Amino acid sequence: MALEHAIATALAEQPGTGYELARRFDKSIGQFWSATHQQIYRTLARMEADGWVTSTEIAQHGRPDKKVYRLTPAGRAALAAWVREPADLDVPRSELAVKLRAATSRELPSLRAEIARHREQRQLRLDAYLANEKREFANPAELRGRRLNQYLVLRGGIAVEQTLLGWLDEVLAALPGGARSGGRR
Amino acid sequence: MALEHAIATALAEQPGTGYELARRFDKSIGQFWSATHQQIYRTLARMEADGWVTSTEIAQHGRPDKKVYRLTPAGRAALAAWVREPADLDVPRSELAVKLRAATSRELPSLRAEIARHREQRQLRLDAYLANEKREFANPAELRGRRLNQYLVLRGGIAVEQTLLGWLDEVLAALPGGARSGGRR
DNA sequence: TTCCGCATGTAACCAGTTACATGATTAC
DNA sequence: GTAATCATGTAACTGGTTACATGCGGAA
Repeated sequence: MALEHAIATALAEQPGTGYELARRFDKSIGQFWSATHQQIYRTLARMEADGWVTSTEIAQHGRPDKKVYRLTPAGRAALAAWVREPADLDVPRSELAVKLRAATSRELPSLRAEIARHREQRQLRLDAYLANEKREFANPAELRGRRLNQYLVLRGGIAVEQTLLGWLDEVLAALPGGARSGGRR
Repeated sequence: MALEHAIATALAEQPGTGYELARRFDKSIGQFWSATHQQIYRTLARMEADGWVTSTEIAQHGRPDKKVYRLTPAGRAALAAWVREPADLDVPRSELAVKLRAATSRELPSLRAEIARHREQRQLRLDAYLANEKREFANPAELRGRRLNQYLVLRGGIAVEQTLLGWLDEVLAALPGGARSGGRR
């Protein structure tokens, strides 16, 4: 119950096409909410029917026409009203944690490899966030308004990734089969 | 695509009824995967049709009959095969982060209150995890096998909750309107 | 010539949520 | 009497995923 709000948030920051929103979701917004392009097109159509957004069709040479979506005052008001509502604590979902809990000694070797792979991917993600922080928010003490909020969300993403990296290291160190803990079974 | 695996994991640790599984999901397993009782009953029926579990009906006096589900060897094998498959990095979803990003100065007061509420709830959750750690895993260095895995998952939950608490504090400190930063608009 | 990026969508399916229904026992 | 706990389920709906479809321009 929040994809339309996530899209409205993105459009409040800047108008854009469905395609372009999908890419924004892959990057910055995807840090805390994700959506595929199909979902986004479907939701944009509903939002337009509800009067939250309007679209302007723009013809292009060589490329398909595109529709630029803009948040309407009604959409902005609906977004503000939603922000004022309480939010549930989000349910954490970790497939890797389920696998860890389900693993017996026979699955441990492949699980170790998978954990190492997750570690790499999280490191990449963290590096991207840190680069972003450096590039976009050089002077955090002076941030205000929307920019400050964006920065704080990014800080959350960084903190969580760092924690998860640390946890993955702890798991690799504690599970048998690492380094020099020999002895099969 | 993993609820049946989460249920199988729970049943591998110990057989149980649908009702009882729902409560386990609310507690320990809910730390990284959640499900309502309707979802669980529905999925158990499918798992039984697929031969992953068997059920024994137990008549009770005064209370409705209950069905105790047990993982079959086939279910156990399917679970092990699934553990060996790679897992996607899970998509983080944070409604609160979307709200923070969407908030303008007009919504800040209610958002601050909401963040404080989340802080409290996370603190409660962390306290519960820490109590659990103390009670169930007094001697972590000696853990092996399934118990070690359970412990490591719990450690992950603790680390994430601590990080999020720290983040919420950072947000409250950075947003205007806190303590002594007066001056409206 | 093959792949990637731009740009939009339909259709079918699967998973998750919410509401409703039943009914006895036990504790307050 | 009122609410909570035990125990199972149906039905309708909403949201998310996967597969398929189209087609041009530019780069390798």
